[in-house]
Amino acid sequence: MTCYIQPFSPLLTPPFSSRTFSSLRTDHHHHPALLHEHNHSLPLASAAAAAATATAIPITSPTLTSTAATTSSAQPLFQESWVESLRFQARSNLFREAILTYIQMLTLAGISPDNFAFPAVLKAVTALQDLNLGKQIHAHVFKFGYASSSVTVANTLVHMYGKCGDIGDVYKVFNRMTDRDEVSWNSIIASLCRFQEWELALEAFQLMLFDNMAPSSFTLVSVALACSNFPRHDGLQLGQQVHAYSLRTGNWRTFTNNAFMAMYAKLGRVADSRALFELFEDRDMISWNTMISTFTQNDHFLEALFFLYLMVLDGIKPDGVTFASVLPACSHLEMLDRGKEIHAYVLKNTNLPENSFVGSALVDMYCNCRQVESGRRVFDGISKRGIPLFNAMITGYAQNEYDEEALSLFFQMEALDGIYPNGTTMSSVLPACVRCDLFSDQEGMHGYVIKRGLEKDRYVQNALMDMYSRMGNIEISKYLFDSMEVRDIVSWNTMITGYVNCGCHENALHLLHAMKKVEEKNKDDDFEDVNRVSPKPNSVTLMTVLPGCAALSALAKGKEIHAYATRHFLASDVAVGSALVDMYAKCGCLNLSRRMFDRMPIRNVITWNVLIMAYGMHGRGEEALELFKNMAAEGDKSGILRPNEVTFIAIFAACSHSGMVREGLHLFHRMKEDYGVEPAPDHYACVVDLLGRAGQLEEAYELIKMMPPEFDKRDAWSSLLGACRIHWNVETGEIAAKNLFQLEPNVASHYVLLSNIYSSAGHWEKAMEIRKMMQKMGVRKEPGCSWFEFGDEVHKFVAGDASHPQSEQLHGFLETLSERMRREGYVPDTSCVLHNVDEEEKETLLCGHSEKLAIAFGILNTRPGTTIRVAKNLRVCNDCHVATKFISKIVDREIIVRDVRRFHHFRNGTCSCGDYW
DNA sequence: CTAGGGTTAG
Repeated sequence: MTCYIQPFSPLLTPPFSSRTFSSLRTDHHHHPALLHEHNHSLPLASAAAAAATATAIPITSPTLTSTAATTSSAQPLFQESWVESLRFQARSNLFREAILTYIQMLTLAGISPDNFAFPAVLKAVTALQDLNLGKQIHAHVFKFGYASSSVTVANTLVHMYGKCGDIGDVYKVFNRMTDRDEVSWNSIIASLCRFQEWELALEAFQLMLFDNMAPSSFTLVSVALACSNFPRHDGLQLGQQVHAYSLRTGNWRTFTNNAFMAMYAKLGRVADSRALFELFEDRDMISWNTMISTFTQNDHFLEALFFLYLMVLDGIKPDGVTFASVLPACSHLEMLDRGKEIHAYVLKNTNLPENSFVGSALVDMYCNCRQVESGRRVFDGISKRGIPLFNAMITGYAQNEYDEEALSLFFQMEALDGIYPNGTTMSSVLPACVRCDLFSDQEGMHGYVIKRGLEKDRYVQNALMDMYSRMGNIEISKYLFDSMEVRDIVSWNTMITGYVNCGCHENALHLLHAMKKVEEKNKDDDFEDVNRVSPKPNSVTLMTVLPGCAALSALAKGKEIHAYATRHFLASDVAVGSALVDMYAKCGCLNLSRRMFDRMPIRNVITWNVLIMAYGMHGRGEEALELFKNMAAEGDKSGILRPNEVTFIAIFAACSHSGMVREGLHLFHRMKEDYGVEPAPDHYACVVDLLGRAGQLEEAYELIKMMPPEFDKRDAWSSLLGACRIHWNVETGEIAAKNLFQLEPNVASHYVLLSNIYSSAGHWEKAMEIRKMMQKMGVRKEPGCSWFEFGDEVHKFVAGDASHPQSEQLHGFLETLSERMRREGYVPDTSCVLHNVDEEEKETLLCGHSEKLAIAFGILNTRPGTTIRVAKNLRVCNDCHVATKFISKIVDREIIVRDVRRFHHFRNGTCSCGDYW
């Protein structure tokens, strides 16, 4: 450690003021204890070292007592000049020098500090954030008996603890004060704000008023900050009162206005913040920056950019904060060019390229504009990396699905830079680690979260829930969800989405119900707990739960959600609207679906795709094509709407269900040229299906052979196999199956299909072989499962499962029905039931397929004439199709069965699909 | 004593 401060350099020489000359005294005799205990002969080098490392003041160090005094007599011994020097240095931001002077004053000159010296040295300590030093000076204050005599000293102590210490220290000093002035209150309020004790800060403000102490422009700054962090309503009310007070009393300065602007910004009152900005003419750079960040914080991105322009025009030079505030606007608007312009300006005109605030904003901007590599270059250019910068980069990687990079940077930050991930880091990296195939230690990440004590972070908890549900461990997600102390809207939505994605639609609906219950309960509470986030279903909730209704054909539930959406002004949301269009269509109500579509104020590609898909599922291919043409026409008008990959999937599916081979093929050949959509493997699979269903198996097979070699052919082969089952084509079916067995040996449906093809062609032996092969591979068929909505519940029926309470009754009913059907000419089609079957399959044979059970339940439990809607997880088999036609006639009911692909609307012995499906 | 970094669900 070098002694870089010369003890008697001009800098340290006390500037002699008139006050100094007027009262020369040494003060030695006033503090004999001090002189007795401590010698004055601190070696200067170690004093400087102590000051430079800012750890301990030698006055309390035992080593001092043993050293002999040698130089003390040569020093100036005037207290005022020492203190004057100290104050000068503190004012000039020469903090280390100030501390050194303080030490020398005590040790070399033997002068005790006074009420002027303490504030000065405490200012230095505060600036250097050295709590240890601060505590020692606090001890001096006690020792020298100034604690009660000076309010100022106590105030600076409060301030020092506010910046360096903890809240307990702050309170200790504040509570012991016998006299409090305005600054005391300001200090305590500001400190409480620092500790984010917003409520306590406002309480202190009330006490201050109660104490008849008038707040100043400084007080109002802290109060505004506290208000802005209070739950919207209360904070705004109080903030407005305080602001009114400020205006009424003229108690404001530029920084007060800036603080009020910031307050309004945080409370979402952009117009108020802007009005303040425009009302007062003495704006400084902070006013401009606050204005700009008001805009970016509240999603007014274009205004943010515009005000940057105005700022520059006004001759104010933007600084790092300006850039960090305005870059998120470029990021959100994905205005890469504007962002680059700002980057260029920063590089050329400022010394900020290494500023990590600006760096984080740049990384975020580049990554949001999909320029991940550019983001990385900015990242690499910054030498002093903090967590925010790492977080920006990791988030950028994760959001662009650069999962490996996200993970590797995550591991690097601790290993190389010694920076520990925080909650933000974890919530960004968790989605990456569940997606990344090369990473398998997801549980390890959970362990790491616990090791770092981040398991209470709500964002982390939400991300973990999502991770487990994506891994298929929905039970763990639920456990985490249940163990959360505070659940926010994302927690609820994540859990609901998890259920929907795992196919547990019933649970999703139950959770929505529970969510609404909690909301109602919270509403009734007189006491509103600010920490409890009331889980009000939002647009995301609805759009995730609606597919659940659709999957279950839970029309009543869906309508209820629609009503909720309307009541809460969420139905006009494009995403929710589109989900409703989809739900109605999948519940069999094509006209409601269409009405919803027509009423939507804004539609996007998804909305259109959903409706085209809906018409397709309902076997109305012509209208689907018509819609497609309308869509293209509207797109030409607006220039925004364009058919995308999904649109073509919908179109091909529609053509396929309606047997419109020619139209489908035509569009397939034109899609790239006329609509700019490149055919993908999915499109091939759809067209194979289109051809195959129409019986053009040879053409379908040829099309697969024509697929680009790098394309994934799995879906195309399964389309072909499915078509072969419809048309009993053993030969092509074998080819398709052979390919599939190689590509996906663990998918049960391939084996089942081929075996069905064999049995329907009378090749029982071969069918058996496939069954054995399946057993050997340990592949199990997904059980057939149907749903029927009844009252408030959705009843589930599983093939071969007798757990339904009415199971016996249903089977009895089906048996009687079956006899009547036979009399009417029904012949069971057993091609899809395997002969020589194992136990499981025998049961299936006995109990019938799940859709039959659901239909029987519907007939028995609903009033005559009611339409029966059944949803099924697999395709409806031939036998059920034939049987349902008979049933619809015998019981005189409309029966709508929706399987994975499409609708069957049975009426009076016929089906809407005309037996083509 | 005043402005600023960012994350999870879709």
